[in-house]
Amino acid sequence: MRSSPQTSIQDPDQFSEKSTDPDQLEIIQREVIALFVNGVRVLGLPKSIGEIYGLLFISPDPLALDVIVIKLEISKGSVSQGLRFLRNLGAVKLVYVSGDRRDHFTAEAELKKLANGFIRGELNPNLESATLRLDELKAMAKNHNSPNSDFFQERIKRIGNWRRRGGMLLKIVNKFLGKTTRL
Amino acid sequence: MRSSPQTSIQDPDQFSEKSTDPDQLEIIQREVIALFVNGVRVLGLPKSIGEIYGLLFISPDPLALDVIVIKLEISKGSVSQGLRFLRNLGAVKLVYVSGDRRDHFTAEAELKKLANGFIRGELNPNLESATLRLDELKAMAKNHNSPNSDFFQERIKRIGNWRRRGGMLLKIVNKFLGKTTRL
DNA sequence: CGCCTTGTTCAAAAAAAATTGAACAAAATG
DNA sequence: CATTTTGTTCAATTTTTTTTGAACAAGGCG
Repeated sequence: MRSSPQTSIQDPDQFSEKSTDPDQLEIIQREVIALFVNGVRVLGLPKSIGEIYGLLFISPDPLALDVIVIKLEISKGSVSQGLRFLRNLGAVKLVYVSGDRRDHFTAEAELKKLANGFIRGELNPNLESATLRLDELKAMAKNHNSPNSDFFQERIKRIGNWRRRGGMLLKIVNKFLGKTTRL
Repeated sequence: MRSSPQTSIQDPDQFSEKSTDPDQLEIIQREVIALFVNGVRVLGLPKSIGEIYGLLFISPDPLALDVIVIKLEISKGSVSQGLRFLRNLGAVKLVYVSGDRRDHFTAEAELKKLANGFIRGELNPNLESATLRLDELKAMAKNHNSPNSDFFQERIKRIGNWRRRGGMLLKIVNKFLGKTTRL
C-alpha cells in the first residue's frame, strides 16, 4: 500500500528514492519478515503468525493492531488472532504507549523465552496427552493377549522410553539456552 | 501374510471373539497407530505418514505395500508416497523377504536414527537456506541505510545468533541421544 | 511375446487449515 | 447518552495440503 489510507494528503516523499511513508515497509524489513514466515513454517505455524512476529521483531517501536493490519495488508481478524496466539506463547508483549488508547505490541526477542513459550504452549500439551494415552496402552497390553502380546509390550515400552528421553531433552535445551549470553 | 485377501474363502475365525483375520488390526495396534498419527502432527507431517509408520512400528513382521493399503484402508498412491518419504528420512527400511517378489518394509525403531533422519531431512535444509538468506541480509543491512539502520543491524545479528545456537542445539541433541542405551 | 504383478506418478477431488470481513461487544470520548 | 474507537468472534470463503485413483512404466513369468 503506497499512500496513507486514512488521509488524502500526499506524502511529500512519495516520489523520492527512499520513501519515508510510515506505512511502507523498508526492503530489509520485508526480507526479515519473509525469513520469519519461512521459519515459523518449520514449527507448523501459519504464515500470518510469521508475518506478525517478524514485523514486530524488525520494528523499532511497538505497533498497534491496526498499524499491523495496514503494514502487512492482512485482515484485522487475522492480526487479532495472531496476536493472541503470540501473546499466549509469550512471543509478543503488550506495552503501554502514553497518549494512545490502542494496545501496542513488541516482539519478545530472547531466544530462551521464545523456546520456552513454544515448549510450554505447543510441545508439552502434546507430550502430556500422549503420556496419558500411553499409560492406558500399557494397561491394555498387559491384560489383553494375543500371539503378539510380547512384541506389543516391547514396542509400547519403547515408546515410553522415547517420551522419557524427549522430556529430558527439553530440559537440556532449556538449560543450554539459559547458559550463554542472554540473546 | 497369512491367507490371500482376494479369495472368497472364509476365514474360519471370522466369528470368534478375537479375529485372526490377517487384514484386521488388533485394537492395540489401532491405538498405537493413533498415537503416531498424533505424534507426527507435531512435526508437521500428514496423517498418512503417521499411519504408515505406526503400522510398521507395531507390526511384528515386515509388510508389503499392498498389505499396508489393505490394513490401513488408504490409497496405494498415499502409501507409495508415504513410504518414499519415510525411507528418505531413514524411518523405514526395505527388507528382503524370500519367496516374495514384493518389497517389504519395517520401521526403524531407534530414536537416535529417527531424530537424525528428521534433522537431516527436514530441519537442516531449512536451516541452511535460512543461513544463505541471512548472509544476504547482513550485506544488505551494511550498505543500505536509513534512520533505523543500527536497529536493523542489531536485529539481524541477533537472528544470526539464534541460528548459531540452534545448530549447537542439534549437536547436543544428537550427542544426548547417542548416550544412554540404544533404544 | 502377451500377461500378470508391483510400484510410481500426477491431475483431479476431497479435506483441512488459514484468512477474511461483517457483526458484535466494550470502553472511551465528547 | 449517542458516537467513535478499538478489538474480538465466528461463519463463510479462499488457499493450501493431502488423498485418491486411474494411467503408466518396469520387470518378471510362462
